[in-house]
Amino acid sequence: MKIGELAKRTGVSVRSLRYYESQGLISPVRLANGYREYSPLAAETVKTIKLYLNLGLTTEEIAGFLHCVLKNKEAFCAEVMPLYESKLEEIERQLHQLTQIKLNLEERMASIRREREGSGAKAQTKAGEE
Amino acid sequence: MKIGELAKRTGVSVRSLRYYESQGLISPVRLANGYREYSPLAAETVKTIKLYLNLGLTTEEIAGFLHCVLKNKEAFCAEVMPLYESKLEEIERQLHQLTQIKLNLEERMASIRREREGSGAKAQTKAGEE
DNA sequence: ATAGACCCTGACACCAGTGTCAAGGTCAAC
DNA sequence: GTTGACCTTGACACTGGTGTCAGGGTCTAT
Repeated sequence: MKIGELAKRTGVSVRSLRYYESQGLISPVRLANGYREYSPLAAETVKTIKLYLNLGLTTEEIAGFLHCVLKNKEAFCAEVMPLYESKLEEIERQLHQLTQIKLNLEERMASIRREREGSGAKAQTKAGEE
Repeated sequence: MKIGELAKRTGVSVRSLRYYESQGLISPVRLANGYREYSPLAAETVKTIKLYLNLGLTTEEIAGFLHCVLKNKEAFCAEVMPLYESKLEEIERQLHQLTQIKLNLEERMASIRREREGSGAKAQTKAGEE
């Protein structure tokens, strides 16, 4: 199957398929005319790539274990678990940071509302002071 | 005061101060030799900018109301509240997305652990399936 | 007058995946 | 033999604040 066909089947753009290839994630054979020819299994591969991208992994990280998980159960691939762990930590750091921002935002919004109701009585809360 | 001095006082890099200027946030006067000359009040302004950046606002958004909040109480500036509201929504969207990713990650990690303990008995959970 | 600290502008790099355009080759059908 | 759909590579844009370098000007103190 050619690249347009694969794009249609997987819902991934032609541009992205070529990008995945440049990152070493897929390796279609080339026809005599230079066209990429994908095996029918490629659709599964692409869906797997999408899955890992959705987990927040980068193409580079995926490249490190994709070969293994395509042939084995994921649990068999030793590279995966440490990657998941560090990714989880990263996500948690981001969650913490976002939550902090959210709290500060809400505090400032509440402060403004108080000030408006109180007819400008209280002093301005000048900072969230991280 | 010149830019290096302001950088020292505020903890913001010279590079960033120039960037803020290019975004219309600060407007130092220029000396005959082309050097930027900042008023003593500039340090306060820069700290205010930092504050809003830490709330997740962009320089462009800050530019829209900075002038007002430097002269008035924040509650007086009508532009601020809607901005906070939409920013809060954005943050909440991101929180939701990150939380979803986190759950998927944890589920996959748990699945791998089960598989390893169970000596490869159960089938591979092939996807988080968004 | 020269060293050294400070200032200037302009530009590239980063993250990382995707959109999009240009300029051109291939192929099937009419 | 020409149209039109599909393929190729290469390149720039985007997000957005910051680091960093190049190449050069200014000022102060010795």
